[in-house]
Amino acid sequence: MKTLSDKQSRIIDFLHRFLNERGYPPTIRDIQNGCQISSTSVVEYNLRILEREGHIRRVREISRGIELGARRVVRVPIIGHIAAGEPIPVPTSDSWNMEELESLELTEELTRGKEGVYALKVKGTSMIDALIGDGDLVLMQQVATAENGEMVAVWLKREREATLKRFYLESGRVRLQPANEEMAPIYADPENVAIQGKVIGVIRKL
Amino acid sequence: MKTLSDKQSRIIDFLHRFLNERGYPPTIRDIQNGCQISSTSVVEYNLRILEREGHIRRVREISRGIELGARRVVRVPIIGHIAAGEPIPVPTSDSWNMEELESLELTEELTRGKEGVYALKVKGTSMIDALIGDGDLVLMQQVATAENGEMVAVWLKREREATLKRFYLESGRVRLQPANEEMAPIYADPENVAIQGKVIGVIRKL
DNA sequence: ATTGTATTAGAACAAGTGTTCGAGGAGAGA
DNA sequence: TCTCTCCTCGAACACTTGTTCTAATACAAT
Repeated sequence: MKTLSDKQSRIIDFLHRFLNERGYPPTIRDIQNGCQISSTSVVEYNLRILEREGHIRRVREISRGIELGARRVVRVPIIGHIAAGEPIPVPTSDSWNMEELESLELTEELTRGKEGVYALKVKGTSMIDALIGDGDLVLMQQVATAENGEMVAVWLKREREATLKRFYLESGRVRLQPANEEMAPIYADPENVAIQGKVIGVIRKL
Repeated sequence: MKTLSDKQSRIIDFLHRFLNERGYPPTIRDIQNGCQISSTSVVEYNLRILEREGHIRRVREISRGIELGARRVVRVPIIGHIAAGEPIPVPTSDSWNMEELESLELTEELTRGKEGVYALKVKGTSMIDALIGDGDLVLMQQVATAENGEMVAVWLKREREATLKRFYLESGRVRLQPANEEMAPIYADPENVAIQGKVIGVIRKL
């Protein structure tokens, strides 16, 4: 990738600022004014280069048809809370009905493009062994089964307990390993373990 | 806020999808086709209502001049890592020079519009008492001083130790309280405490 | 029936906007 | 000097797009 000319990095910079401030991309003439460029064709010329070099993507013939990078924003519903003695909420078809529901806006940097992502708010300190505290938000992905080593939300039927642990299926039993490695694992009967979702992230706002 | 008509929620929905998929807002005619609406003036009519009700913001006379909600995306630089025995990196003027630096794209939902936000990657398990594990990302805000009760990154000069704790200035001494309330606080001489930044969030990707 | 409000239809205008083109300048290398 | 490439200039064209206007329909309240 060649090094950007002064004018080109000014354009990229302006693109970021404009998009951030206004919510929609600039026109060629916006760029012209914003970057003190003398002619629209000079802008066009440089945009062509920036596109060739992969810095931006353009949709031709369309006003403001400029994108830069993947700035996808995803709306994730907070479908409930997770606490020691309560069952873990599982997404149902109507819990995706955002409009009313509390929700979280995240970049795909965090959801990593996964489908069926939702969030749970942690109540209480019962998940401390997973390095998760009161008020933290747990990012979950809807899954049917889990791979060994993945962090999952499990419901222990017999104990009527909800917890977040790393999941390992060993010969005939399930090992649930706390994230805090200094703590001892729990062993459980596979029948007793209901996997409610995969944990793909934790967010703590202070 | 009145309840949205069917057509209106279809429009809001379409707006979200279009913006998410293409990176720029739709034209009125895009909306017309996308929502099976018969005339541009019907779209105009409903957009006017949506604007009045505060669901969207429009910039008149400008193509694709539609914004919905604050979907501001912020680029946060990861300026270094934080580990037990190492000094905590502090942002310098040139560490904001994103282009080369590793960085994180977040919504303002997480930075909450704060200025001077940066991130540090945690190495090792020394911050476990703050419920922060290896590989976690700590969102920091550049500050000169801290209020009582805020979570701060401190450098204990004498002990040559970096840690994240809640900060309390008590008569003549500083109390540093681990986030995990079961653990005992540390008391330190104010002279020995260098506040490197305020912790505004934690992000864990799994 | 009458009035009024909310909504829709279709068309047309004017400004916004991407694109193109020919001509020209600046600098590097032969 | 000649030539080549990279870059600039200004204007013009044609399509895109926001806006507006008039007429028409639906439906409830008076």
